[in-house]
Amino acid sequence: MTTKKKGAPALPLNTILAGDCIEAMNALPEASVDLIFADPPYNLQLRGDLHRPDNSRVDAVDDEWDRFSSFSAYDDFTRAWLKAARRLLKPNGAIWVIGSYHNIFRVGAALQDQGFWILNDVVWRKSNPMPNFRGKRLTNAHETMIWAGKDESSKYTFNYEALKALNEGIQMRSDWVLPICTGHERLKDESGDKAHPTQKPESLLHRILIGSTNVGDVVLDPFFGTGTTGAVAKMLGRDFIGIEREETYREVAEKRIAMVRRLDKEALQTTTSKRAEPRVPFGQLVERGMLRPGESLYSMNNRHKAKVRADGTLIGDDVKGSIHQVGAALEGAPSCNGWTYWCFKKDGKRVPIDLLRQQIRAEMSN
Amino acid sequence: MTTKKKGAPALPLNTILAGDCIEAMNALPEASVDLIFADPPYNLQLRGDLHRPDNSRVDAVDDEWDRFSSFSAYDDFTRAWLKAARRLLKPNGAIWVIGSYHNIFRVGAALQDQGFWILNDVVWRKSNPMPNFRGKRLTNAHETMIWAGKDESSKYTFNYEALKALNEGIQMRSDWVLPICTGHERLKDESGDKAHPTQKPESLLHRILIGSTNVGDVVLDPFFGTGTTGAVAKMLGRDFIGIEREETYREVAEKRIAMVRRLDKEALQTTTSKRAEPRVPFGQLVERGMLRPGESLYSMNNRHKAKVRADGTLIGDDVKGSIHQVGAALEGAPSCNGWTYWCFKKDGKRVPIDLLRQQIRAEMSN
DNA sequence: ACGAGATATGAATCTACTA
DNA sequence: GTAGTAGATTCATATCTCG
Repeated sequence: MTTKKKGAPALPLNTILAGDCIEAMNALPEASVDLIFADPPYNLQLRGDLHRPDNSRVDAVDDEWDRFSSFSAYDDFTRAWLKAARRLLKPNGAIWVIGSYHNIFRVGAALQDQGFWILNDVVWRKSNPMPNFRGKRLTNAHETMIWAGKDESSKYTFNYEALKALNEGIQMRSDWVLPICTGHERLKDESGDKAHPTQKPESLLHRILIGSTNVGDVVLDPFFGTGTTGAVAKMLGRDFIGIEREETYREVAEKRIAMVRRLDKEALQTTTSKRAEPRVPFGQLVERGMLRPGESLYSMNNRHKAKVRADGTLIGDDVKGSIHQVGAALEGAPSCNGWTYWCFKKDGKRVPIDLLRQQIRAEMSN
Repeated sequence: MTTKKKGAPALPLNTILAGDCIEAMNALPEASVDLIFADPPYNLQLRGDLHRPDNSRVDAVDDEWDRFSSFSAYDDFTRAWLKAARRLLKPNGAIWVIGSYHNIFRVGAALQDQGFWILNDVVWRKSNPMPNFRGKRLTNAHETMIWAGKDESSKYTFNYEALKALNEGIQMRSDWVLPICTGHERLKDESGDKAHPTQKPESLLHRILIGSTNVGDVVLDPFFGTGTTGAVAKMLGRDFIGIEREETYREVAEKRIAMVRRLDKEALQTTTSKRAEPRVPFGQLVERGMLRPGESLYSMNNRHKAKVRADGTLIGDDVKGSIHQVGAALEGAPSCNGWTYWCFKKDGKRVPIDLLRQQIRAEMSN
């Protein structure tokens, strides 16, 4: 399915593009994607994957030189695909990259050097990692993800309330405990072997997409593999674009995603924040007669009092101004949310004025 | 105390050197140190003030030593001190560096570029991190440590069995859950303010030194601060060399370390024992009358409660099983260390049941 | 003395909109 | 661009205060 968005060139939405991810990305229109999720290769032996600049062959390479040249080649590759990825992002777009200690430090430094602004590094703590059989190191029980905005000023998407709800009402932390991909979720080929060596669990993508995209957003994955990103995106009502070089992976991914059903509207609804709700000027409460000019408001802690004026400002002892300004001044605080700070009296009881705002908002949504 | 080791130039063991760490390191003899632990400035780049929702101001890390003009300046600094550090390491030496997403990717890339060989990246998962007050990102709940050998062929020290014993007989993972440094452990100045903005917990250094040094090893810390590395090294019978620019930090560290007592031979042996600590079934606490059947246990976070049954299992709301199973079920976690999760009440105070196990173990070793 | 409740604080790249 | 202002936002733990 290819969809045309207002005025912009066509985006190959919900398809898997074949070929090299850098070329494929450069063929897409710039500033057209909301989120990029990338699980790049990190095996330094796969030089063919790395677009290594054609170094002259030196026979007697010692280990250190060889190591340096492979890091250097990996850096070239990383910077090339990150540059192409950044071009595709909308100004308020963001990127997630996952990796291990073999490559993540190089990826992180490259992100910073290219102007991406790191928002968090997130640790995927595997609940069932492979043990270190030889007992020579610690069990490698986690992978690292970097979440970064396109630049410092990007107004990135962050569904704080939805993630908080996912975490039983407590703010989501930067360490996520999730099992690795096994059992029925792990895709197999005809001979029963795993179809892809590093298939990521859907739970990981679920949390990423819930937290940093909205329904209808476009999510691009330049190292699509067997399509976990696409499967979760489709389920969650996001559009995806996948890029994958290997035909076998593309085939597995196509079949997999075809089986996925988009959740219905109700299931897709997530907890929203107060910030997303329409603004209500305090003056409207006066205009509508919900509060009378001259009426007294009382502070939450009952220590202060102020009078409502006809223009929607307050006047207290030696202070006048907005509900927020007067609250802050009386408390000697740098700021104050007047809506939750002030109460009015109703039948002798103190009621937060925020209740009146909620009434107005309820009427607006009808 | 300055000690001369066989034939090598004198090392200023168990002292704190003043001045810039690069100069100080270059003045020391090469290949003389077993382990380096470094907690360099993080280059936080903080801007305005931050207030908690209750309007109190967050005491930010705004010290002069954490200000760099650019990533490039920070990289120059990092590469310079890493180069000096690497020169000091014995061929089989290793280094630990701790950082956050602000700097750790640059540190990791520099380590790799200079020929260090990364062994693990270790995540310190803070059990009590500072929340994200504005709800704009994930709680920054961890820091990252990189453990690397001097080079690929280094026969680094790794006390596999000791760490396994510390972890209740299970292979130690790359993610460590430890609380931040607070309470009595947190050093204060005369006016009662924290003596250092970023003091690390001793538990962190304890695990590092147990795992990657032996008794009598030399541990160098080029960013000594208030001397956590020195205090733990002394306690564990390792020699330390500290380097610190700020005189006030040096003074605090001197006093602190003077108060530390080296563990006696026996205690040292236990801590680094080759075999795991003897296993103590929870039921033994009941059999011995240390806990009564019917007695209530309380979770560490005080959110859950369960009753002890005569057979050494617990029963909570709709769950029964071992202390570990019930803890995991109540927390919705894949696993749970019941020994550290559950508390009993003693004289009204909540005491971890692990204390009872320690009592039994102490008796067993007599 | 003891318990309940209040207060304090931690390596933090922590807003969004209008004029 | 900048300045001003509305208004949204916290978890675990240690210590202190007061009855």
